[in-house]
Amino acid sequence: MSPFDSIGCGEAGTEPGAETGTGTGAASCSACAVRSLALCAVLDAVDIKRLGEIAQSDRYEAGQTIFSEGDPADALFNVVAGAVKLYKLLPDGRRQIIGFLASGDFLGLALAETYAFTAETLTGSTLCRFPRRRLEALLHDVPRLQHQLFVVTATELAAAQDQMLLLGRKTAREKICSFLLALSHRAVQRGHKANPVFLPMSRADIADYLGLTTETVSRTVTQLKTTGVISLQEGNRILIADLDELCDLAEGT
Amino acid sequence: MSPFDSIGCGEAGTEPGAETGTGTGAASCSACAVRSLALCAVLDAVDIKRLGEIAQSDRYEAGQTIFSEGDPADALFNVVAGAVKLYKLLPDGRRQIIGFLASGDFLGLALAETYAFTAETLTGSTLCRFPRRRLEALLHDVPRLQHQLFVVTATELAAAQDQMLLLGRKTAREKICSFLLALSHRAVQRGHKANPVFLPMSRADIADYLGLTTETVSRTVTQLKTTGVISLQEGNRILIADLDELCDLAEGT
DNA sequence: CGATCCGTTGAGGTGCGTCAACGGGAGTGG
DNA sequence: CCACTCCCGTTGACGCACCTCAACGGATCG
Repeated sequence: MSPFDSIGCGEAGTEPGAETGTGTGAASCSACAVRSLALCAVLDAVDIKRLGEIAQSDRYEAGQTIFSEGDPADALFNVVAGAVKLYKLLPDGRRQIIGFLASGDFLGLALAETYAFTAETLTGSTLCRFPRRRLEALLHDVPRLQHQLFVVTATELAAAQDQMLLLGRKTAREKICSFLLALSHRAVQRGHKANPVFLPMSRADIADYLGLTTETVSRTVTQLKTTGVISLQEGNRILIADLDELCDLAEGT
Repeated sequence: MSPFDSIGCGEAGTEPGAETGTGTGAASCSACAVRSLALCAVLDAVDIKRLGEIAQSDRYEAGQTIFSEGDPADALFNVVAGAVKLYKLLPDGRRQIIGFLASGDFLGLALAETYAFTAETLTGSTLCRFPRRRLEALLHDVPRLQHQLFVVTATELAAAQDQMLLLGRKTAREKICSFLLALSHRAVQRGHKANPVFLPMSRADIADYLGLTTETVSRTVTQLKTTGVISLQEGNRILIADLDELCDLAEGT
């Protein structure tokens, strides 16, 4: 079995030359702002150079589709700057957001020949694009990279399992509280402050992530604000006023 | 970074000698019944032998706990025979089943030092047990095994994302129909017949897997039976009478 | 300054949960 | 062999958490 089977791509067609992004340019991975966060953190100078040769940096506007569910999975991406949402749709338009991504996050992993979800920017974003075939070749040569990809995937799997518990068994209030805590936790992981949590996504996006409606999200947030657990700030920020209480509310204690 | 970091295990204590299973014995992987299904399918004769040296086959009764959420993640397992459920609990006892496993399935993957969920047998089962440290050493030596583990993990991630869509956005009827279709699909993958689908789990387990209650599961199944889409058979089997209709109902068409 | 989008709030409806009862099968013990 | 218990699945009655539908205000934009 070749490493090509690892992230899909049964057939190897020509590389698409045209880009979907509004801006395009060769990437200099060595100087990358998110190098320490991303998959590439495990690479040494030589391999970083090889990565730079296959990577391409693209600029996307807010609300732009990076790829759609069912598209041929030709490339993988790293978020350099901005924010991205991933979602799946039902035939009648119901939507489930399966993840929000920020700087350093990886996306586009597909074992099949097509993407299993749609990726769309929340804000203006810069993404690093790796043609799949070339990245797979690099993976084959660099075990550490292969291993890091495994770690990232396993981490996402664990997060997905937490989200299953949330979606299947938590109440609206518990969902909102868990969501805020998770956002705060991720902010810390990225080296930001834990407390005023920034929400780059709309109420509709939050609703589709938590299996609720926008109205329920709005009402629940209002209720948390009224009871003094949180308070709303300028620029889509939420201040966690009572962390202990928020933690309790997140698990129904 | 050592491969030891890959599937967790910061500290390497002594191997626990005692087994939790009711029966115990050295494994002969070469003659393993599920070898073609399992992770081990990619190994050659030499590596299979090495695997056999670290593997141990254990017998479990129905309803026995293999490991619990929070336990030190000392080992990984392969289901040789039987069926297993994986679940997470909230403090007040609400439960979310995150997966059902059958012969050939792999379990126990943990990036942290402890398991993130509980594993419990549904029926009497035989499991192959791999001490984590030893398996990690083998992974380090055998890239194909490492790669196969990645493939398995990525496949599970995709399934988890499908389940998020189900839990967050589907109605009770859609959930039940999707569940039956998924069971049928998996049966085919394992070389069994697609149609009379065998359900080794209780209504309560199905409910906790789909984010419903036992009553709703029961009512919905009754309704599908009444409308002639399915029919119940001996021994926890369900016959899919109208596959097209079931597919339509699974996505709300 | 109209149009559009987003967030909020209210009023009312409903899908599913809760509570309760019942029947059948399996295990147990006399 | 029968009684007894326990567990599981089913069904009914009812309630509620959340959805649906609707209206409104503020922000952004052409």
